[in-house]
Amino acid sequence: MSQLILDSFRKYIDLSLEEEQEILNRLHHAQYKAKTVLIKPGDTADFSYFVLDGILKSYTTDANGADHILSFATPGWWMADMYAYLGDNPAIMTIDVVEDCDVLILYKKDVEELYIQIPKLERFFRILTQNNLIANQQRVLDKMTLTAEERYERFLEKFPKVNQCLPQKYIASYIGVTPEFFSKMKSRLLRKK
Amino acid sequence: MSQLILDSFRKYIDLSLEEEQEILNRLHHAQYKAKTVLIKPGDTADFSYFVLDGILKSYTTDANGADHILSFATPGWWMADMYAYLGDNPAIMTIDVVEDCDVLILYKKDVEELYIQIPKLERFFRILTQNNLIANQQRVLDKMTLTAEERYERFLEKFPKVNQCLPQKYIASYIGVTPEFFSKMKSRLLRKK
DNA sequence: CGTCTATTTGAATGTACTCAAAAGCGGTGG
DNA sequence: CCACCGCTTTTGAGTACATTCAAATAGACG
Repeated sequence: MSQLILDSFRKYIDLSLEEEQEILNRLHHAQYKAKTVLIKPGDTADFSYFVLDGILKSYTTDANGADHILSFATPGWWMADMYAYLGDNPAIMTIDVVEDCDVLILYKKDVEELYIQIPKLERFFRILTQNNLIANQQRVLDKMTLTAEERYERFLEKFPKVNQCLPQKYIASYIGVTPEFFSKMKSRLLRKK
Repeated sequence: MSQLILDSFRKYIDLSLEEEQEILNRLHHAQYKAKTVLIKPGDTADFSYFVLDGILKSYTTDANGADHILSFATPGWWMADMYAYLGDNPAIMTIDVVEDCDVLILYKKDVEELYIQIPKLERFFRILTQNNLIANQQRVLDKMTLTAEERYERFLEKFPKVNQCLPQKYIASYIGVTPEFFSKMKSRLLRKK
């Protein structure tokens, strides 16, 4: 069960068996049903999720009540309200469950303590954050330079499996168009081929 | 001269005089005239800039030859092609000089060595990267939820001083509209007040 | 002062949105 | 097992925000 998260660490740092155990001791396992809201704006969100199974999504709701999805998390991915987590602020995002999930929860205070016990963990989360930053920079530019169709292609590359099991209004929200427009775009794409 | 960068470090970590000296020894000072291209796509970009004076910008050029600005760097800010720097890839961005500048250059290999000598430096760059990540996540959402006018307001909050001295086509490019539209939008804003 | 670039203005166009309504699909209870 | 309910997806018409192209004007710099 914890194999997935240990593999995740091993990708960037080497850990001894004792160190692995130290980390595992800090993790809390939890299971949630689809549609459960895990974090909503204003909540304390001083922890992050590591997804073992299922899918989470994070999003903001605008003045008109429309949701805008910032990210999905599938098995092997981390999910947090970074603004809340890193800056010790109340949450600004909603995080909820798209498909019944199995997650590990890691509190910030535990991470801070682990940084002292296992300094190379700092390296791990630095690299994770860096990769996340690069992806977000690219997404900013994608939104400026690409059409909705091209952004959809990018989405398919990034989340190849997810495509089949996600309601397409979530995909529309992620690439930044309305569900109606996305539907029309998709049928246009099919007619082309 | 190096006061600005030492202050930058002190904001998140404490350094001894020896440690400060270790870092200063690795920094290379350089000056460039406006319009100098520092990095262009395909270049090796295994270093980052710390701006002491002047302004830099980073951008990509799309298929139609239009530029899209990812970021500006004013005194006290860092600038790099993160994709190239972190992933050891050829540059994908152009970085050039908006206003005559004074910069410090720090090579990745030196940073890696400094991480070993001064492990808390890892903390510093982790925090810097985290803040940058949060800003980019917000920008993704801003582009999805806000109108051009509102994004312009956000820009003015983030870069209050820069507004006067930047050609407005750069501001247009940063918020993601054409210079023509930006001009019309601005005159509309003036008429309102 | 002349040249080059940036900005403004206008008209036509396009991409994506809103609103409304119909069709499809999935789960639940009778 | 089927009928119904709620939610998602599709389709269409009208609209809005932003772009493109073109031309005129204004500014900056040598």
